[in-house]
Amino acid sequence: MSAELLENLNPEQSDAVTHHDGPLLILAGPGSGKTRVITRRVAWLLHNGIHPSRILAITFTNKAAQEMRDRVEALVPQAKVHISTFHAFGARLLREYGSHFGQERNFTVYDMDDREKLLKIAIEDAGLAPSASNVNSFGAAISKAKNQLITPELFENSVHDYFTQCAAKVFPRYQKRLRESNACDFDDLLYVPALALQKDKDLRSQLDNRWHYTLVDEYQDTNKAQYAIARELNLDHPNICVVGDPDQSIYRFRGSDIRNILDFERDYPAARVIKLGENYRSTRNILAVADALITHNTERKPKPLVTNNQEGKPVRITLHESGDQEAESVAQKIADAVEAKRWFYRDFAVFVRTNALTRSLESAFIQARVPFQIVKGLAFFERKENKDILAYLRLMSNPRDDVAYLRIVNEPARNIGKKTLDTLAQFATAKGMSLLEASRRASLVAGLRPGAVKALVDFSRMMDDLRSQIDQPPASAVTSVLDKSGYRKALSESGLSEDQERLANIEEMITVAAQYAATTPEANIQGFLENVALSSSIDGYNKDQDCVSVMTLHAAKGLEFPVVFMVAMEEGILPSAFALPSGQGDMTNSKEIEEERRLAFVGMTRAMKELYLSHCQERSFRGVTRYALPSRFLAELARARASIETVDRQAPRQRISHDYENEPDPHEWFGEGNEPGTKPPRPVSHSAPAFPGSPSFVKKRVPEPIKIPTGPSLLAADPTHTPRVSPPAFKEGNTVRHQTYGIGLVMELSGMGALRKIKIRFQTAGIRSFILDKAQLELVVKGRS
DNA sequence: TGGATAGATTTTTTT
DNA sequence: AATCTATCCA
Repeated sequence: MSAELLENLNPEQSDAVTHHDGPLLILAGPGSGKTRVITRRVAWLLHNGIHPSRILAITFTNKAAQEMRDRVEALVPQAKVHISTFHAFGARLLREYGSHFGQERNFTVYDMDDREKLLKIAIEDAGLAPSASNVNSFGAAISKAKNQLITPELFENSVHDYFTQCAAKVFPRYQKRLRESNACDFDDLLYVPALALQKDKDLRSQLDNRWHYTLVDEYQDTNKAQYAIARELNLDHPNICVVGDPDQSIYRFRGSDIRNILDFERDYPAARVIKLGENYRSTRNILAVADALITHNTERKPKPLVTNNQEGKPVRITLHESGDQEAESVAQKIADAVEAKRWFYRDFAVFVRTNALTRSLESAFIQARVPFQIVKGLAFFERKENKDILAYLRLMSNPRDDVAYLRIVNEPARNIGKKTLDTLAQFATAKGMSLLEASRRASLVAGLRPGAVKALVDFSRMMDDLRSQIDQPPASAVTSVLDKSGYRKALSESGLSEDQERLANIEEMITVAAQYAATTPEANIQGFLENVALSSSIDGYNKDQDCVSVMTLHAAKGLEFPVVFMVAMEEGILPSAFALPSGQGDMTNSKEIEEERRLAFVGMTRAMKELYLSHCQERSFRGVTRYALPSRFLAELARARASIETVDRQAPRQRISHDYENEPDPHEWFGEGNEPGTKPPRPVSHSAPAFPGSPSFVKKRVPEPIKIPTGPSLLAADPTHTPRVSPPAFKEGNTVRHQTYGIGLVMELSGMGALRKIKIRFQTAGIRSFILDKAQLELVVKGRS
């Protein structure tokens, strides 16, 4: 039986799987079979008589946790090992043991949105004025502090400038508001249990004794709070096995500290260290390139990448003219390869540094008819209607959740306006009540209109009624909310097709809730809410669908694909402008650059057979086009030049027109200039140096479009322009065709003149809005007028 | 109170 | 370029 567990393992992997007691550090390079080793190790422990309830396995994402659960289950059926993310584990500790330190069991997990709302209130509590930027920076400072287990008191002691002084005022007030709302933000899920474990010795030893074997994956990405939790649970039974790769540490911005893995041997002197060096994933060429890159990191123990794999194709570096062409080229290449039956769509992945870069890829794929999925946060739960319904569920499960209350108290409209709520909030704060509790006693609040009192009391009665059904399954709870809140009524009566769609989305959520209940033993509303709150972007990734995957480099961690494209390898993008000396980062710039380099390394080492890196001459961002310099990382690959081929896909240079700046090409703003030879020539020599020079963008010298009178007669009188038919007057309800997104329905028109906007719901691409003058739209069917 | 419009804002990455 | 937000008006 146990021989099966050691099948297809090399000696090091086998050692790691069968290591018995004591701390174990597994340094696992990319593609070295790390996941296989962890799952086999869990199975091996079970086979050696360790009770499943004694084993705790921590992964980085829910997806990884689910995969590991499935794999362990396949090896050892019925094994009930606790496998979860750090955050889910923290939430579980809080629910089970929170009463030891005053945390209620039914707390709500606040997402970024909720956090922001509560933070605004806390900033006001501190006598400051919330603004978009300070909410952000206070939020970041507080989050950073909690990740490092810095309490408000400690924070206060380290105040060193005006900003931290203000943050020190906001921090305790924010925590107080969280506790009053019986809520935890993401950071609290680690911070609160970590502090509790450090403070409460009895609790600590009780929990240490509960899990005798701990496994932590992606250990290089743990922050101080996560480190502390792992540490405190492994003092009496130090059978802790951590797996990671310092070269793949990419979450510094979230407080992760690479020292946790580098210092493991210091923290656990008895530690055994096993290195999994052989790479089974990538070709020799891909590894040569990845190795050439990562060697440039200085704060690193040298670690060669070795493989017995074939040499494979050279890694290709392509220079394109523009971001759009780059995207088109990627789409075309994929379409061709699938056409030639060399690969399936699902074999391809495109990695980007920032989510914004997915836009041009999206339209290129649509035009090339290449099926794709953008692996992003679950947009489904971000929809307003779904967030509203979730807020009802939250208020049902936690009546003190003021953020949820504020979200839905007037949704659907109940004539409860801002003034009423301000008065109510004042009362609630003074009495130390939740808003829902205060609503119940609205008649005691001075200064409320009788109508307002009634509306508030009615709302609180409705919520009390819903709360009495807190034990029903999540799916039927959604239905109850829909009916009792009047939400369904409001949507179905509105007559807008948009609202029908909303209703359909909520129906979809009933399905999601039912699915959750079907796969979870002790399903309840609270668990459903937690599941939603802690779901991550990669959880939406579906590897069974035959389509190209587009995702950020961060989301790519832990995955592998036969063919990988990494686009926009440009200074300011990868490495990000934030990591550059001129950027906004702190003084530790080289640390930031090193992390960007690791990010590039993670991307490259996802590739099994083919790797394509590209950058372009110019890139449009937020409506401005600039020259882009090739990423310094491309230059750093020089050592592996034998494994690289470079391609220049720019159009042949045009002759320089002496005064093109004063004679802008009319095609520029009529959007017809796609035929070769009609583009204005670009300045050649005095612009971008060929390879990394100054790490900043050079502004492109694009002729400023001259304002042209838009009257038809004037246009016709101008001999350089063909008369232009005035754009069709679109109306709401029209069916239109967009050049990229295809057929859609006009939902809304707004604004005037050049800025007139149109909002369209597409059959496939969802709802989007455009500037009417710029979008290329064609009327297909006139709707009813 | 909501709707429309003009004006400001985008700050990498995410549990 | 597109989206979010503050402000004005019906």
